[in-house]
Amino acid sequence: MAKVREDSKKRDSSRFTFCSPSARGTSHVTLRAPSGTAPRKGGGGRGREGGDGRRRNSLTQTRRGGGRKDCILARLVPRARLSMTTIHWFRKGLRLHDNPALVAAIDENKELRPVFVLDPWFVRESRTGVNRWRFLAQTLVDLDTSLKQLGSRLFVVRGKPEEVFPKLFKEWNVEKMTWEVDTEPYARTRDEKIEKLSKEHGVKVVCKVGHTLYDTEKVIRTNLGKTPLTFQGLEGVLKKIGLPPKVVDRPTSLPEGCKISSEVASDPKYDPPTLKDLGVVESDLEPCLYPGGETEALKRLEKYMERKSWVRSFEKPKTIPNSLQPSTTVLSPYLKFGCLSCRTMYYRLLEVYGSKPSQIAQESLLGQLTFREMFYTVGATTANFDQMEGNAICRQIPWKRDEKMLEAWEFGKTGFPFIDAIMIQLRKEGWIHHLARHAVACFLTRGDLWQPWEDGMKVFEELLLDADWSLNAGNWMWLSASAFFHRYFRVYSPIEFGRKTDPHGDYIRKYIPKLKKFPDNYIYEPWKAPLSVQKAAGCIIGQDYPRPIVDHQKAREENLKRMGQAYQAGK
DNA sequence: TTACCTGTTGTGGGG
DNA sequence: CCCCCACAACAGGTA
Repeated sequence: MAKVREDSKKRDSSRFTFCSPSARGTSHVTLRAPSGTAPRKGGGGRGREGGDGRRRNSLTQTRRGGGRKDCILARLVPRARLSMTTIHWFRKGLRLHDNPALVAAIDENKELRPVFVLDPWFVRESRTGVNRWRFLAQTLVDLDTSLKQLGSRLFVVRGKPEEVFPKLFKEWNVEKMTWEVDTEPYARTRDEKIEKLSKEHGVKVVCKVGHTLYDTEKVIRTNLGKTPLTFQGLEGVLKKIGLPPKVVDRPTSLPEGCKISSEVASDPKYDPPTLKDLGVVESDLEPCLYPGGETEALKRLEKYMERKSWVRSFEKPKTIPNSLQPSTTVLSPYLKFGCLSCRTMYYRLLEVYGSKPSQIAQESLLGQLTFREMFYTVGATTANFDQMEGNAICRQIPWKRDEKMLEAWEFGKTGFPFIDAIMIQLRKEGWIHHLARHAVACFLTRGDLWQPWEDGMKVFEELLLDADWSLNAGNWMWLSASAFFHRYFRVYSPIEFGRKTDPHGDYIRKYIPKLKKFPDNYIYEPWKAPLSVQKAAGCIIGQDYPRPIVDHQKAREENLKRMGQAYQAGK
């Protein structure tokens, strides 16, 4: 049976672990355009017919300023040159299933051109590590393949969106453009610019909500303009709204008018980027555990949904952070890029549960989706959400930035094997369990190192495959007891927390082979091992593996005091 | 005003 | 495996 909430309490929902891109910082890769990929000037290449005379006139009018002469001229121009195009702009939402904006772009009288823009901003300003670049590259290839099966393709273009699109509007004779709503700050500014440019070019824009279960603006309106800051608060609002919109069918074929010529379909200038194009040095990559793409996402979803009793009894807090194989679904990277629709997952879960959402516990997989929704909703309506300063919901805490502390944490050199193993797994594999994120986030901030949560967030942003801006910032505030969560005296022990679920330290031995030979009773605190034991293990602490960067008990106590003071000051 | 309840996921000890 | 408690005590909502 589905895990039903105890008693009459109505709770349900969830979120997927932490992260997404934001401003500042440096990327570790540079973008190189493949040779010969500069956008072709002038409208060549489109020999197909389409559209009707009336449409042509109105478009020509709008675009050229509406002069009467233009109308007459338009009638004289051969039809073929004036066939209309619709652009669907892929950003997130890198999928064909449940993609309302893509479906809105399908019009039998217009050629469909699905576009992905390799925006130099993302390359330079977003903190995207090699694992996530690889995931994106794989995702784009998968998307292109799926589109080709429909008689279309993915058009990957390089450049700033505000420079790319005006060129494409002219070159492709674009009449309409669709995209999925993105609530992140950079995306909003970008999309406003493109919407304005579209108007100037007479291009109609259609935006659809698809990355979140609900329209975040509608959620806020329903809550009378207030941003829900608790799970229960959000749940109450969602209950008023009802179920999220039904999933939209995946297009299984395209009308003839939407298809592109084989010449265009095989033009290499629009091909998805290779890893080299993205500046990724292949030798820097570890084996790929979570391949990107919609195909993989749906396969993974089904693999887990088949395990019905597992799904029904799933309780996030009871899953294991340090198992050798993931104890949760690892669907988060697919949700982040929109390879998997959260609504598809939502309704698939309801099928498996066989009960109403209100009967499903908040620790369930469905609950994780509601937490995701909460962070998206709050992130969409809170100024400076990804920083402490100027962030109205974030407690002001006098963190003390120390580069050495941050670096030790970031590269798994704190001397606490449990913490270091997690950070090493993160760097290598791009994914760590949600509770492992808790342990290292608490350790970096209020627990031990007293470093600003923003610094930790940026590291996650680079290294996580599922780095999702709203979730990352929200969870870092949560774990640092800066917002959402306030019981700061609950501190994860960097020693005991891991020991509960992995008493032999197999996880540590896997990711820190140097410590492999330590006996079980010292594996979580090897500095306590007598020198003879260290020698026997072939690993001298302070030489082959770092001494603990802080005394956990002392640091914890001191930080508790500081938290108390910060909370007092905030009143 | 005060008391109480609830809030996804602490630790360490005990039964 | 489960639950309970003390630890020392947060915010925000409700009665």
